[in-house]
Amino acid sequence: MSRWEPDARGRLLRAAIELFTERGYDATTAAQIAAHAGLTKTTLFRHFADKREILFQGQDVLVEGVVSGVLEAPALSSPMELVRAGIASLCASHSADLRDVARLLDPLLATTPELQERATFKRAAITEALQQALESRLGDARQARLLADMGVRAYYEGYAAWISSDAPAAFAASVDDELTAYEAALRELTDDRASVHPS
Amino acid sequence: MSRWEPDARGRLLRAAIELFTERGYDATTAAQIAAHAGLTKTTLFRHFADKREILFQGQDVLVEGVVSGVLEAPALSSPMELVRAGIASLCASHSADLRDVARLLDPLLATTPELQERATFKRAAITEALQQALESRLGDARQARLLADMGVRAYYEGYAAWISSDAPAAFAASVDDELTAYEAALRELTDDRASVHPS
DNA sequence: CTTTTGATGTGACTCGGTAACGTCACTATA
DNA sequence: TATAGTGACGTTACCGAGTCACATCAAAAG
Repeated sequence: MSRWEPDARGRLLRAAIELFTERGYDATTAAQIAAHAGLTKTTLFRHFADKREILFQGQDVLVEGVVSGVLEAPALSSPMELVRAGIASLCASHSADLRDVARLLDPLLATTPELQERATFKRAAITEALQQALESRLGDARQARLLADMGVRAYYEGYAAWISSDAPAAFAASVDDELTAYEAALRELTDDRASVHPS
Repeated sequence: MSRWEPDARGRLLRAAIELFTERGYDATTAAQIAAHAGLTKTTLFRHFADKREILFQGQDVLVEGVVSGVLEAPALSSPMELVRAGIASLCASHSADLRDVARLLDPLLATTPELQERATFKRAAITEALQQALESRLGDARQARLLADMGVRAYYEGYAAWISSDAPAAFAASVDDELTAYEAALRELTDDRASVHPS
């Protein structure tokens, strides 16, 4: 038996979710989270750069995932196939308990601007990584940017739909459906570009 | 003569830029900024919700600007014309000294992650506002989202190009050029969708 | 058996941000 | 003109996030 309980980061995450849900983010101090996980404030900040980061641990994996997905796609892939490869790899980068954790996490993020800001920043990091990977394969920076925005949007909305749905279909499938819908919207956009719209 | 020097917010902004540039963001305390503007820390936080917000004051105007631009566009506007109207109105919402301030501000943002996070959040707020305005005119949420991303990208890159260029052309023109380029990229994207690309 | 390692604890500190309370020129109204 | 607000500001005290130097002690390494 080791000197300390294992998985300090995981314990801190669970403690944070529990206390934030009970008392709210602002009303919960870092010391309380640490104590609830059987640790001290100093140790908490040795594991996480700041209080918010407890809830966003492991996002680096997602950035790596999306990039490798694009870079390792078949040589003769169309732009859309590259996006699909990146987003599929992104979905596959999540841990198995994603759904359980996310259903606890999402309500928290909705209540606290401070957490939304961090979530937005993480999303931007993924978008930026996807954009660069796509650009390296496509050569065109603007196309890469448009596709990156589209891919990440599909990912986040497929994610949201998957979390809130009662029937737990496959995560990747939910995202891929969304991606298909966006592809169609994109096509309509350029087809319709000469026509006018009612207000 | 009034009791206090006027334009406390402006003085705080100038003080913050000056001190951040000299010593760096982290090495500058809120009290130092306040003192440099002839005020106290408490008064600083009466004007701004937090330290970062000193540099991002007045962004609410931009959100209102982009929304009104879309909503007040002619009744028979195409999707792209709606985006153009929104982005043009966004550009027009800036104060006249934008260029001078931005050239001091941009290097600061580049050095401090904390500030980039706030900048990203502000950008997301503009994107969200544009998306909702577009959706209310277009009816299609996905098209609105794709167009909002595209418009905001063009805006930020036109902005960056305008700031860094020596010949100060019109801001709105720089952004509009970028928008045109994105429109072309979008069209190529759907035209090319059946073709393959070299890796 | 001795040394080293590394995750943790302790205590003290700085700084961001809040809140209660006081000050005083300006303004409005009687 | 007297008097009662009003509002921007200062003073003081406080809490919590985050940092740092230093100590601890089981386990691994030698």
